[in-house]
Amino acid sequence: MPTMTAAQQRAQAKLDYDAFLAGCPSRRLLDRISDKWVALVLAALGSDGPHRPGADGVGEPRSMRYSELARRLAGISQKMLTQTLRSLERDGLITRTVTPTVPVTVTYELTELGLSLHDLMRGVKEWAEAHMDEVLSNREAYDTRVD
Amino acid sequence: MPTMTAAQQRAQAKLDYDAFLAGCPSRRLLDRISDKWVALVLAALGSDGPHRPGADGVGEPRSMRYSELARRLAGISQKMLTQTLRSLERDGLITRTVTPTVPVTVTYELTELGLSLHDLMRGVKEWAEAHMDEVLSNREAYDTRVD
DNA sequence: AGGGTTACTCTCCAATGGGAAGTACGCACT
DNA sequence: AGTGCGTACTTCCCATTGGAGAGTAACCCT
Repeated sequence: MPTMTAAQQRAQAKLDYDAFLAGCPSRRLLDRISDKWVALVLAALGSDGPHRPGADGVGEPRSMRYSELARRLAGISQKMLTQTLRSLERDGLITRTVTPTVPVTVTYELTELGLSLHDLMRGVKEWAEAHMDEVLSNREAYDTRVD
Repeated sequence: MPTMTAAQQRAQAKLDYDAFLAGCPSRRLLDRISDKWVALVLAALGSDGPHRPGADGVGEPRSMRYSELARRLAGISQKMLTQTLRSLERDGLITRTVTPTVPVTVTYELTELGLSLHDLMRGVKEWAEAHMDEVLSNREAYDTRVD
């Protein structure tokens, strides 16, 4: 018979988990991906949005300027845009190119790695578009049920 | 010639975007999905983890108790676990079942909708596992480059 | 009556993110 | 020469968020 209370077991599980976490690659990468703005920046660079004519979200990886991204993702603060771009660059998902033009020009572009992640995210986006109505009606049902 | 400064244009773009945002289903759902704990709870309920023998992450949607989830995702606080479970229930991605046993038992299970999202997320998880080394070495290269 | 169990809820505090303003650089106009 | 404009940031301040830990309700067992 173990000499552990449930609380002690929970504390132990937490230690095990933390050790596990430190060595777990997918968890750390998941932290990167499940950032509110990462997916959005990826989507913007992966050539979707209303300004793109032609096929639905499939095309050449597009290079965009900082200001262009800021306009496209207008909800984002400049701080978070810069921060997100830096971390994506650090991880090798995008490239940052500085051109010393009249006012300096900085462009960002998906790398091959970034593009491969974007392709997956597109699947999630399509799921969202396909099932949003269902989710919304579930929400409404839940809220009125609790009345 | 427009009579707008760049700042004004940006403000205008922001208004346009906000209006767009309000009506955009995928954006709102993306906010739900790109929550640190949502993906983790989904993964836990979608029968992966070391305690599951047999096939790699593919199986019956598993029902788990609150305490079982808390143990599995030991990094999560009780507050966030409860909050995440509630929001997932509200959206119809999981079900919550209360059984009035001696100490009350509450079990959670993926719905069909939740399962379909989980299947997508598994793809992301696999991407993460496949490319984490690459990301890690990119990070290291970036950090030493800046020395 | 006191202790134990589950599934929360509440309270406090530290970290995170947004908004607005400021910075550096360089041309361009007066 | 000085003021202004434009890009691409950085800095400061403050509201919101999330974590840690204690508390709660219900019920059984000893």
